[in-house]
Amino acid sequence: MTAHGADVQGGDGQAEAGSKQSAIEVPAARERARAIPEAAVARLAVYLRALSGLADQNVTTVSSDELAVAAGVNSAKLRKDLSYIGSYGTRGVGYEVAVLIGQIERTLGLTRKHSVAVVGIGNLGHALANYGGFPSRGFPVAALFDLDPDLVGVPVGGIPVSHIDDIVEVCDEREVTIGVIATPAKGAQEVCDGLVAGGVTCILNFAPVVLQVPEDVEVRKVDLAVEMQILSFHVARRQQEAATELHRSNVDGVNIGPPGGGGQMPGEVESANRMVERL
Amino acid sequence: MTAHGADVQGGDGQAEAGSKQSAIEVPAARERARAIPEAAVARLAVYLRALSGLADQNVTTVSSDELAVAAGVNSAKLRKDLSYIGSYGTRGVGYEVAVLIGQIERTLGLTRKHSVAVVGIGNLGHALANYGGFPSRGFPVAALFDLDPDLVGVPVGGIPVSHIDDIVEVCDEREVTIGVIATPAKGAQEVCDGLVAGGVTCILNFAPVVLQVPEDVEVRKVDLAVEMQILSFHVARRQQEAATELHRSNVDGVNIGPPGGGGQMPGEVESANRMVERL
DNA sequence: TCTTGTGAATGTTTTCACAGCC
DNA sequence: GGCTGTGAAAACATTCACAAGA
Repeated sequence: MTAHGADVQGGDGQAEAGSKQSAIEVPAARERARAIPEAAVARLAVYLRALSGLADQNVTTVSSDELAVAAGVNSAKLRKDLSYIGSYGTRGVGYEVAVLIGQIERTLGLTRKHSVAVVGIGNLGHALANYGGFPSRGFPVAALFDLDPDLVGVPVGGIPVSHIDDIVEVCDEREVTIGVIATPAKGAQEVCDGLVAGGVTCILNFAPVVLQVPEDVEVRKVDLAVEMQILSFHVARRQQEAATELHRSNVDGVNIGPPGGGGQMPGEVESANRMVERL
Repeated sequence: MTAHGADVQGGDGQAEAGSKQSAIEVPAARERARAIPEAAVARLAVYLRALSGLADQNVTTVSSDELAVAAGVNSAKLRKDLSYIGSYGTRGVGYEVAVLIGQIERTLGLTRKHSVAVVGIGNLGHALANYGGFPSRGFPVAALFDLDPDLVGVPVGGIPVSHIDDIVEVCDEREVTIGVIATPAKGAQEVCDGLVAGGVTCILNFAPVVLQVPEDVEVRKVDLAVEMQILSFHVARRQQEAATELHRSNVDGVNIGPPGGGGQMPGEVESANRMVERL
């Protein structure tokens, strides 16, 4: 989740909360925004996409049940999430798609453009710079940066690449709000510092490092290796469960054992360490 | 994760939990694995990376405080997370780096190889297929798929691209455990079905759709648009807070407003938008 | 009758704080 | 003295279940 986020959450994985509560009574307006749980924010974005899909099909009204199915959550959760942003439904009927889209966009701050800078124009950077869904939703790519002089000036996805040494001034000039770090781990912290110096307050980090930032800068992290390892964990868990199940069956005297060679655990710590060496 | 898993993102962001508890008494072995919270699993992967870094610098021992700093979490959380996998520290001293690496790898199932298939060899697919940190950590890329006949047979990152029509048999043959979907939203569900039919039980989905899968298949989602929108939300929240702060100052009669052009806070939404304009 | 919106209940995760051990 | 491991408390998130309103 995320550095902050991230989850993160989530998520989620991600979603490290961690903001301090002011001692005084919270004013209503501030309270409203602060009160939306991080996890709910992430889902609002998902609902928004589902709603856009419905709007494209000229659906004008949707019930919490229908929308919940489209978004892959249960309807109680969906209603609770929507309740954080206000009461825009009609009892007995459902929600007006257009209204809900408008309100979610407002809540997520999508009524304003957020200029994006992508740093590190390697494979991933290219992919991001060319990513269509990016600018289409109010996130215009305003700058690209790389270290490689051969790349500087070359347009990628329509924007010429700038040299990373100019990151502070270019970000400042073009009013970049969101920086996307797609560099190797090595240079990521330095890049991050440059972005922050250039006035960027939100960072999406694809580099496998924990970034150090001032507390008013928001970082979200997307980490391939972590995602893969989480999946790996679930494979392992399932296997272990199956093995336990099997074992119990055997103990119970009911032999449903494997026809061919058994699912064995390979040898312990050494193999693990060898793997690390390689990375 | 979020996911999940979540979530990170959170967490997650991600990290939808949702597994049912079996009614019977849990056998110890099964219990051990099930008992690790999803959020903790994601962090274990982060600790592992930090530990690998330490190992590379020939550090042999680390305290929970040091490791926590390296991983960007607080030390109580780290100790709690480690306690889920067992007691491998020494009071008054800390943890042996090598031991911890071994235990985390074992827990995450990294002592076994997990063959990966990447589907959709566009910009992102290319990036993934070439991603070095991928195979290096026990996740060899075993297959690539695309729809485009011009791409079929072309090697990308050393592996020739197969046609997507062959996805079921190729996945089966090469014993793919993890499928990575890097296609447009359009074909993603179909691809997913193919992977599942080919015996894949873990999916990392980059396509902006909610995938429908049997309950024994684990899906994690990485969603650019959602991440960007979460960041956007935080920009909006900060601005709103700043506006509220300013408003309160004015109401309190303490004028700390901007020197040029009044820092006024006229009614609600409009003013918020104007302010947004300025930032 | 149908569906929203929401308190209350439940479940999960984080944080605290300190006993136990080196 | 220092640091781990962990119960217990607090914070956070999800689910239930139903009153209120169209």
